[in-house]
Amino acid sequence: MPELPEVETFKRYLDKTSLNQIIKSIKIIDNRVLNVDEFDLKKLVINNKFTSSNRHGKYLLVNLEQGILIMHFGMTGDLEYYNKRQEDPKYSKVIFQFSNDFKLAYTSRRMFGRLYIAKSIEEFIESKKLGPDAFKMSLEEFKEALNRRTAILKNAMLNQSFIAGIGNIYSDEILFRAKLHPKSRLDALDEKKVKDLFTNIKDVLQFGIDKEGDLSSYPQNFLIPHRKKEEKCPICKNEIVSIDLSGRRGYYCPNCQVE
DNA sequence: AGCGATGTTCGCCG
DNA sequence: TCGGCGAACATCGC
Repeated sequence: MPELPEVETFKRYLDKTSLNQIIKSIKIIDNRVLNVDEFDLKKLVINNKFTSSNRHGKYLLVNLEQGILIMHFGMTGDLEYYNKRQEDPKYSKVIFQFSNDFKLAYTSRRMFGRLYIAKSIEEFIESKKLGPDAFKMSLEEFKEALNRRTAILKNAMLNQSFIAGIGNIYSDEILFRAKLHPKSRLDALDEKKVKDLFTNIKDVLQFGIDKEGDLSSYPQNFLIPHRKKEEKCPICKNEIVSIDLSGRRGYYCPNCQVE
């Protein structure tokens, strides 16, 4: 499920369930999700603890005494904490077993998730060239990220080097609420629109976090329940249309969101 | 049965 | 260098 609100939900879940317990063992079910040497991963994790975590964009960075374990979830990743007597969840790829008889499973159905390790947050962010976190950034950081960029809005929002954390679904919602056309150019935004876009980014992500990333029960006045063919705009009742940009499909209201 | 999907990366081209 | 585009990755649910 993971865009920023979902990953924030995973972070809180991990913090609540899995911190400060000795990790007895780690079971690697499919090493295709590892972007790290298996031996290095085991060395970092076994007989150590998760001490705290951070989130940057769609990445969850878990601190251990000797380094950081980074989880990325691709399109279908999840975390599940459960008693060892229970069956391992479907699509489990890596399982951490704690000394208290509980386990934490990192799952990935489509195999797009990856695990990394790094020495510091800064090093990792630099290696991935990530922009500021979309939820934590200040207006000044946002303006800085905008600086001299010319890309069209939808592509920019999906570009993690611009700002980190927004994906296809939330970018549609943000542009809908800001009444901006997905193909409008960044450099065409005046001061007021920049500020308005910033506010909408924060509001949409905050709402998503409050919803714990559950997209299934959004109010009808959001675009999210209408991201499909033959839906009507909740504001003007015009037909919602789709647009393909760089391999992603976005949805918008051609009446409310003008170029 | 085929199509599309909440992501990232890379190569090509302007 | 930047930015748009499309393919590739892999799998399953509708």
